[in-house]
Amino acid sequence: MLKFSKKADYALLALQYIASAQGGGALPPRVVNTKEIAEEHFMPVELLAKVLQTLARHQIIESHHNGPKGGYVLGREPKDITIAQVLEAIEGPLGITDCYHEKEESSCDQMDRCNIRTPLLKIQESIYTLLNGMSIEDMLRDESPLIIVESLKPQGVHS
Amino acid sequence: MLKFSKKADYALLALQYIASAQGGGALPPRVVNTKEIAEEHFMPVELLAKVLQTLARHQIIESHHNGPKGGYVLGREPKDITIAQVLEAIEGPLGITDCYHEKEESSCDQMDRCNIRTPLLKIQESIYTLLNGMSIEDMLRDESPLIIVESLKPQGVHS
DNA sequence: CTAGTCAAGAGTAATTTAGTCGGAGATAGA
DNA sequence: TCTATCTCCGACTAAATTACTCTTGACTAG
Ligand code: SF4
Ligand code: SF4
Repeated sequence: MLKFSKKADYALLALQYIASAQGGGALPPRVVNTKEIAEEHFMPVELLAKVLQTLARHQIIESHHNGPKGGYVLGREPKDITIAQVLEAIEGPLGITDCYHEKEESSCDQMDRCNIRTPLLKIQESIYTLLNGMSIEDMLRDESPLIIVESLKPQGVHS
Repeated sequence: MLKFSKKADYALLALQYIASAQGGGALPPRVVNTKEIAEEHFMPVELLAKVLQTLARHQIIESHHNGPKGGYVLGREPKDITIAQVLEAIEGPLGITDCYHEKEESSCDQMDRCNIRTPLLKIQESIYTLLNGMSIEDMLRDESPLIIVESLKPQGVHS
């Protein structure tokens, strides 16, 4: 189906939390640790730990002083962390179909003669754009961002 | 992850096939059976059978003369069958998160205090619109439809 | 030195998806 | 009438993915 995994959900939740924890632009960002986030959101600590580690590996967050008082901090500005990036960090390259990009490594046998592929790739691309259009910063606002999806048929008036 | 299931893929493939089999507007539409489609696309007959049955139950296709020479025909015009409809028929109501619509029956414990929910619902809605914007007819064209996704931030200049 | 923390990988359990089987009903054509 | 071919349905098994756990190690503030 078309659903986020729990890990993805956890990741976004955690990022939102970390981001909000380190306020607007206050220079000394607060360092927040795994346990804190996990307890706040009732998620299994061990699992969240893995998720955060993955995010750290992708430089989306950074770990600070690796001992007591240690924890994580955003790796870049909230507005520069898009949902698409988070998802890809957690679940690898996201593809609606088995035949992701133009490259070979996809599994489907037919590919070339598949009449359905091109349209689906379009959709995939659109979804990606969509996901890349919302950032952590957007999620911080009470009023969530306005996303307009416009779908034009080929014969569309749009020239 | 964010991927179509095989069944969904099969469904779309089959629909594309059925649609193309019954030509443009020729009134006596050709009846095509499960086996034919399955062999054409190297998919397990039994499984495709189930998929088609499901589609039939949702009136997306219709079964004709239930014996030899029997098979399926589109239930309505290709342009009136959207990808979203097909997906929902196959996999039930599609939701990016565990907390689909405003209703209760979602599983997540937090919900109300979740800071991440509203934005995600927006995204979900956008994806739905997107998926609802492409029809089987669109997939029939060699040149697939043009889909434009425009993502505007709240403070966007666009007024 | 030690308690608290991140890092990494292997291992297990739960859930979902994919695919199979067997039996029932319908009907076109011989 | 009989039979081969097809849809229909539900239960079943198998495979794959996802969710979660455990263990071990390394680092460091106090
Ligand atoms: S069937 Fe067509 S679309 Fe589905 S995976 Fe194979 S190639 Fe891509
Ligand atoms: S966490 Fe927030 S977003 Fe994710 S499911 Fe629960 S409520 Fe919906």
